[in-house]
Amino acid sequence: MATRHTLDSVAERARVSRQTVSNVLNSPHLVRPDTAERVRAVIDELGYRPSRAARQMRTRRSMLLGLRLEPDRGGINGAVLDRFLHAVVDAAQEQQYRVVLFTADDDGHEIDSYSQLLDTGEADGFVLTSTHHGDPRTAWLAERGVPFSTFGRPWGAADQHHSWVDVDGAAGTRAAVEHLVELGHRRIGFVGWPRGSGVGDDRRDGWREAARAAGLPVARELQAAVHDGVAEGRAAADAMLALREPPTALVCASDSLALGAVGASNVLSVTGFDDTPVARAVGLTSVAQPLVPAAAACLEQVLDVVGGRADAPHHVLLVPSLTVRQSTHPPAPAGSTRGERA
Amino acid sequence: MATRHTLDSVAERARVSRQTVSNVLNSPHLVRPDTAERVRAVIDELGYRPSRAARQMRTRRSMLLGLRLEPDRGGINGAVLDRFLHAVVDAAQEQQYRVVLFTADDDGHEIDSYSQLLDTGEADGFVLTSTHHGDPRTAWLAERGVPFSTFGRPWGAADQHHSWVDVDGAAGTRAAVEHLVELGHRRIGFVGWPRGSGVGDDRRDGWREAARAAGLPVARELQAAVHDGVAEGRAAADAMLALREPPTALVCASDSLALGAVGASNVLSVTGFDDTPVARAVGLTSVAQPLVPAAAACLEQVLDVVGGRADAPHHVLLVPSLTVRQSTHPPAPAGSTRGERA
DNA sequence: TCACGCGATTTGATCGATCCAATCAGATCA
DNA sequence: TGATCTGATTGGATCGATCAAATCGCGTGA
Repeated sequence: MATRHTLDSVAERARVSRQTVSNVLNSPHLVRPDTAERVRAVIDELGYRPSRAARQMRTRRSMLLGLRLEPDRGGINGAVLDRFLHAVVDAAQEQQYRVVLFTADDDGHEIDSYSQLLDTGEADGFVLTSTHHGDPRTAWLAERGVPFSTFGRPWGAADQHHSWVDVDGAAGTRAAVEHLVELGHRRIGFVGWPRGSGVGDDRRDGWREAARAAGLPVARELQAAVHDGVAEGRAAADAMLALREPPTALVCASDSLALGAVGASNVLSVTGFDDTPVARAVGLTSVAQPLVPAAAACLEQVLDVVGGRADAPHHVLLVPSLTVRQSTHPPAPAGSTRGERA
Repeated sequence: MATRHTLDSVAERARVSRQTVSNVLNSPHLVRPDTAERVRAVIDELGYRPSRAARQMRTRRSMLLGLRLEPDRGGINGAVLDRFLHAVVDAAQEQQYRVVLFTADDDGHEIDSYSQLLDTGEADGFVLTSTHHGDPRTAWLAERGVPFSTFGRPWGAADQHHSWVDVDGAAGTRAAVEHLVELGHRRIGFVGWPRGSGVGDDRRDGWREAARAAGLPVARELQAAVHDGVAEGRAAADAMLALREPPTALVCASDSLALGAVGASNVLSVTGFDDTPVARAVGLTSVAQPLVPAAAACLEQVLDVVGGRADAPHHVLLVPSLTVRQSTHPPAPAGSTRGERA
């Protein structure tokens, strides 16, 4: 291992002072062009890179953002956060920032982690995921003036006094309904989660609005409220198919539910949500969240606060898109029976 | 925001010197018990936590490990690395270490990232995943004496001069075959990837060994070599079912392939690999990798080198376990036709 | 009595960057 | 010619910890 280069060793070789080298890197406008050129040459030659720790000592910037890794909930939807994480890391990298991870069992422990990361100067800000009703984390952070942004709206009616980015779930299910209507479906059911979850209710609302707008029925019997899972989706679909007037298509609140629903019948058209790898794999039409833009927006919000550029909280609501695959098709002609697809 | 506490502010309040406070935290045996007690009380009272940056300046330890986030390959197997990552972060946390992420398009860029992280002192070591034939990363790191460990064997015959942890894939497929034999299957096919991938060949070998040991055929027609994917799995299964003497069970190299295979026929028994959330969701018998122990072992290996406790490279090969679900069952009695399962 | 040893504690130097104030060189102008 | 200004560069202090060496207090043995 060669000797580690420092600001001084570069300075000596370029026959300038420490500070000039620093200026070349941080405030080039203060340095005469030819001097800067000479210094830059030495920097390249030696492969010098400033020590982050030393820099952090004076600037009080760790150039790190904290992000909690969610516990594995066993669902097939976990991949969403995985891709979001990837996008955040990518976006951060372009701003010379990095992401440090931590795990926590619950909101309380997550707050403990914030506290530690802040006290020790390990992170400059945070990106939160999975916001929910009565989320104590945002209040804690806001109270202390910590830079952060959430991927997910503050669902409680409480304070919106922080920046957030979210995807318009209602717009997603609306798009799914409109797609099905265009294919000729006139009776479209919804398989979602029990009321009370912000995300779930939002997606149900989109289905209802679009169905109403198209003059389609939104009767209670066309709505299922079950916990997330493939088996639950299958059961809900089976129940609806047993109705006197069964739906010809189902809009589902998740790919898990949708995966179950497609197993119930081959003639049924089904849409999922999140466009997980499984949806891609089994040919499921699904609502895709724009995770890359979402991550970029979150990052911008946090870094604006870190950099003191923020005036007031920003809110970004992104519109998802529908990825159409084989699981949606025109309804079978009346009177036909279930059968194998070609 | 209250004033940030430092070693000095704690020292003043406890009426001792800076260094004594430091010793209480790092070398308690040097401090008289009653003094330590008094200092500790002040530390708790003020909620003091040492600055990592300042500590890093002298100790030259960032207390961070670098890990590359794999690009989303679109497969349903990505969840494996996700869970591994979670386990690594968890294990690191217990040793006061954290994980910083970075992304890279290929091995070359990954090496660039190593270089940067090391030069700037952002990471003390690395955990690598997805090792493959002719992997240039391990050589680069080993050459420089960088602490690292890989999750995955060095598949090239090349140097084993570094620590690694891996899961015995052959043992996994052997277990799958044995399970199927026990259920009464006498003709078991294998759906795997094209030769050349270390992981894939390993899994195929396990199937062959176990089949041979049980006196079962391992004819070429019972082996499929296709790229990973649900559609590919389906096609391979369909082809085998069309044989004059079709297999009654299929061992697959991945859950993606297995998911396709179960779609081909209801009477066929199928096993997957990796026990992904999808396998859980659709009731697929699958080989489960012990990711938590694997992560713990990787971490121990890296930190042993970082801490100078390592004598020589260590190698750990863990045995996977089979999670049995509904996709495996006794073979249908001869002469019966395909039908719906109950 | 005094030098000595030893555990406990303190003091000064240092890691490598940036901040801030001082200095220097050269152009401008009275 | 000499005072003044401005842009470029430099040297000292500092961030908050640890390392290394010095110092202090106190019991022991010659």
